Parts: sequence; C-alpha cells; structure tokens
Amino acid sequence: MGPTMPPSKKAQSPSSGLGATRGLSPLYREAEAADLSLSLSASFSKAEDEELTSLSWLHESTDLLNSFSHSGLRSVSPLQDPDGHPLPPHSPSSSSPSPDPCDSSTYDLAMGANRKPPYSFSCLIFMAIEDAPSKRLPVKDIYGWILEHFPYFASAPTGWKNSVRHNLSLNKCFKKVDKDRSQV
DNA sequence: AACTTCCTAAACAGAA
DNA sequence: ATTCTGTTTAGGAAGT
Repeated sequence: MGPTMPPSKKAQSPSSGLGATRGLSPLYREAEAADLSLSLSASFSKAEDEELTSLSWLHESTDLLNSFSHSGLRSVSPLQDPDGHPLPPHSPSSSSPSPDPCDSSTYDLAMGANRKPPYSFSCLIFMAIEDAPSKRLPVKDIYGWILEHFPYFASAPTGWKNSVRHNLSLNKCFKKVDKDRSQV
C-alpha cells in the first residue's frame, strides 16, 4: 500500500513518534525566508506525519551533532578493526539502543579522513546543515562542509557532488528554500 | 529470494 | 556558451 516510501533511512524508530517533533519547526519558518539554500523541512503537521516519519531520525541525530561539534569529530574511536576490517556502521553485538544512522561518535577523522566515511550522503548533508548556524546551507557550502570534515572527498572522483545533489532532491528531509535577503 | 536502502552515473532543464 | 544547480531515471551493490 505505500507505493511512496517516505524519505529513506531505515531510521523508522519503533516508537519515537512524539518527541521526535521538536526544535525543528522554526526551520520551516526560515525556509520561507527566501534564500536559495537547503533547509531541513520540519513540517510536523500530523497530517504530513505520514510523509515525514523518517524525520524521527533527525531529531535523534541532532544529538549526534552535539557530539559532533563537541569533539569536532576528530577524537573518537575508529570504526575499523585493527585488522583493517571496515566495520559496519552498526556493531552486530553492540548494545546501542540508539539507531542513529549518523552516529559520528564512532568515527575517527584522523583515520577515516582518507577513507570513505561510514555515513550515507543523507547523513553527511544533514550534519552539514545542522552544523550551520541558521540550519540551512547552499549546496556549495554543503560541498565545502563535507570536504572540510571528510577530506576523503577531496581526492574522490567528482561523482560525489552529483550524489549530494541527488540526495538533496530525493530526500524529503531536505527542503529547498529561496534565497533570503537575509543575512539580515 | 524478495525487499529495502544507498550509491553511482547520466541525461536534462533552468538559472546565473 | 559555460557552469552550477536541481530533478529524474536507471542499474547495481549490500544489508535485512
């Protein structure tokens, strides 16, 4: 019956359906400002609840942003085995109750800088936008943010930018807003 | 095996 | 005219 799967991300939190909607509403308002940048769409209308269910992972991820800017994503435990095994984002035998798709607290920039980050583009974009003061960013800045935090992309083939744009368009979590006269 | 999620590539249109 | 941005389609890899 659901021919149209909401955004993506299997972050369909099994129950988090209430607190999931908080602190993001103001973003929508800015989305109307008028700045050709991307913003996180946070329309928490119960009516649209069906279309933004995946937004639930966002609210939880905001927490990761905390630890992100906190540790600057640089002093954490490596996500790799000493052997070199690219451990999956989710430890099989771990007891992490938080299904955060973008858990940056397990990524060591120093080690993973030159490796493909264990996050999906959606996560990277989300982190970039969340890291922005106004919670919105022009694509260019998203590129820049990603490059700054994940130097891997500096030497990666150009296709990643296409992927970023592709995600921006596809993910309903991201909303395009007109250029705002702002900065006011 | 089927389904879902994500990645990558590419074509295309519109705006700057 | 070129580049950037945004949308869309398609194929395939990987995980559940």
